[in-house]
Amino acid sequence: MSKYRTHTCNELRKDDVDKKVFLSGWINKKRDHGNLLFIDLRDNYGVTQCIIDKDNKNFINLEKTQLETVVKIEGKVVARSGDTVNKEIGTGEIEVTIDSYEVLGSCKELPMPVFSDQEYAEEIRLKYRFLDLRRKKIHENIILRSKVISHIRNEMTKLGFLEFQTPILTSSSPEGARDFLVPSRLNPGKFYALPQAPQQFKQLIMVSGFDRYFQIAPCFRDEDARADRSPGEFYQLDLEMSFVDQEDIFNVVEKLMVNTFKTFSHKKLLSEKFPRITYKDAMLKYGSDKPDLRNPLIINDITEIFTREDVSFEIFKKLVKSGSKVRCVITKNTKDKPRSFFDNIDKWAKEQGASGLAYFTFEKDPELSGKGPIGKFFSKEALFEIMNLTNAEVGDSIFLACGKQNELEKITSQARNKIAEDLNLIDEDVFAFCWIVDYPMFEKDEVTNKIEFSHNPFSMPQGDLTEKKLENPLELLAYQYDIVCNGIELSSGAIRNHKPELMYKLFSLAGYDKKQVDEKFSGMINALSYGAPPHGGIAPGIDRIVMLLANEKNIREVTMFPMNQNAQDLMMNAPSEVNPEQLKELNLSLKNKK
RNA sequence: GGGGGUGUAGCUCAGUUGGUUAGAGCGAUCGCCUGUCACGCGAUAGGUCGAGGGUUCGAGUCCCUUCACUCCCGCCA
Repeated sequence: MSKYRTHTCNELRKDDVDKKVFLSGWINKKRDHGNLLFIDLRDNYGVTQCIIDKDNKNFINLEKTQLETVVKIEGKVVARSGDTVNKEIGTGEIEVTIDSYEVLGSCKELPMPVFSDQEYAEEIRLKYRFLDLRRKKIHENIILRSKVISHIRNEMTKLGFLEFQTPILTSSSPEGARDFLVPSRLNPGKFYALPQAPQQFKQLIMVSGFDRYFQIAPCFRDEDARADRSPGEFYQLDLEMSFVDQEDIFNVVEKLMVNTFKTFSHKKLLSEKFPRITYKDAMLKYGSDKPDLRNPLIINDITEIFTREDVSFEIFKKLVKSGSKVRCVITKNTKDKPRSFFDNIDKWAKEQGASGLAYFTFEKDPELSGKGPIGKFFSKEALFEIMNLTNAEVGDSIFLACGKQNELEKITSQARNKIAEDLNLIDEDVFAFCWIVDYPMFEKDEVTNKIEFSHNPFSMPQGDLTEKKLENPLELLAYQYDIVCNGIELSSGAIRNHKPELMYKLFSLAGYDKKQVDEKFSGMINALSYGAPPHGGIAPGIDRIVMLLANEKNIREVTMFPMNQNAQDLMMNAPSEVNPEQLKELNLSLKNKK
């Protein structure tokens, strides 16, 4: 028996009445009636009401003890009378009458209350994270995270995957995000980089013949934060398999995701077989490669309408002539929505930096007509053709935007979300997964006009790669895929290119010569030359999975010790200055601060 | 790097058109209270209104600058 407790604070029930017990925990809440004192004692497992009255010599001192003091209580379990039972807590049918107590850890005046469902400023929560983490919601989130990770480990092991660790100090790679660098003492002037992902290592594990690998892998990227993106570091379920094609990966991961989400959430899955959407389709229909499929709205291209004689909306017609496109979102049965609904969306679009969203409603009274600011510019026949192209019906409304393709994708994608939100079209009780497939291998940088890898340079291109096909690199698709859930990118993966000759060719298209490839990817390219199996993998983001399961909008709610938006740890004071000796050892000197 | 929001007591917030000595709840301290579970009642302490500058007879409130936090854009193979 523990010297501190016979039971946890969520253990005692009616059957335990009359037992002498020790409980240890934090004073969650006191209710002081002057001659009678209730204490809610809290630990990781729950809360037990303890009670003491003025006849006990300890009463006076206990009455004055601060909340969040850690105490050991010795007492007896008694049943509560019917009207004093608390159904909210597991131990609500009993209470513990206190005989004596001992302070195990005293507590200063609290900078933030632990017992409260109030929202606190992020700054104080992060500075006193150890207090914040005592609070119910986030405490449970962190426990959920632990359970999800254990579950995934078990499942992966059952599926025959082996868990390996890969180096944290590694080399900087030229593609991808900004690296975190670590100076090398033994190699003056040289730097390690923290891995953005164990990408090359996991491929080397396959080349080493281990067949199936996984790891709950820390990844480090020095990029700016978002609500769903921690600055600095995050975790991936990194996995890789040999002798597989795309289908084999999809099978394994789809099962794992369905299993995990069913185990840890009561929300429905929109589809257990994840729909597959090509990158091209996604960009057209949703304006994004991470569409929220809970949102029923779909984007249509109706550029051709603006080449018709019987359409007189000259602004758009002129733009279309000079190469712009027109895309639209249809909202069902919105003819009776107030003018303010439409104008708000137009105003919102202007705030997003677009030139606004034109709109009108399809009406029939008795002739088909467009009602709204620009409705009059379309003939009956043109309206009919739009309805044809977009599956719109009388009573529906249409929001239109005109511009260059990438501007259009951006604004229509945002508009799709905004309108669905305004019309309350999103079912919050659903997880909608999909695969995004057939990513292009390369894309053109708009500023430099250079051809660059659009995703991962190690991905296998699709199809027979004759010299002719390589002449049009922008047409090349890759065996590259993402999992998206509720509009959040959960993972990306690929079948890898395991053929060094092909690798050199692809890198040369992106402007790297053989020598550069040999230098930058020496480990990889060398290994692929000594008998590499076909292989592929994926890396679902652990933090985002837990965020979805915990129903949180912010990744810090499922991260134990997160940094703030400026990548500072307010509790540990990181990053911090170092002393001159340390710098000297590392052969570093600092420029004078401005 | 850019745009939006926020910043008032230890914590969460209110503060009207610029007008007397800046308020409330929780927490703290003190007192009363034997069945509460957000216990109740009374009192006390607690303020560089983020900082600096300006306009004004007068600024928490208006203007400028700046800082912090946050959301978004850029960025994130």
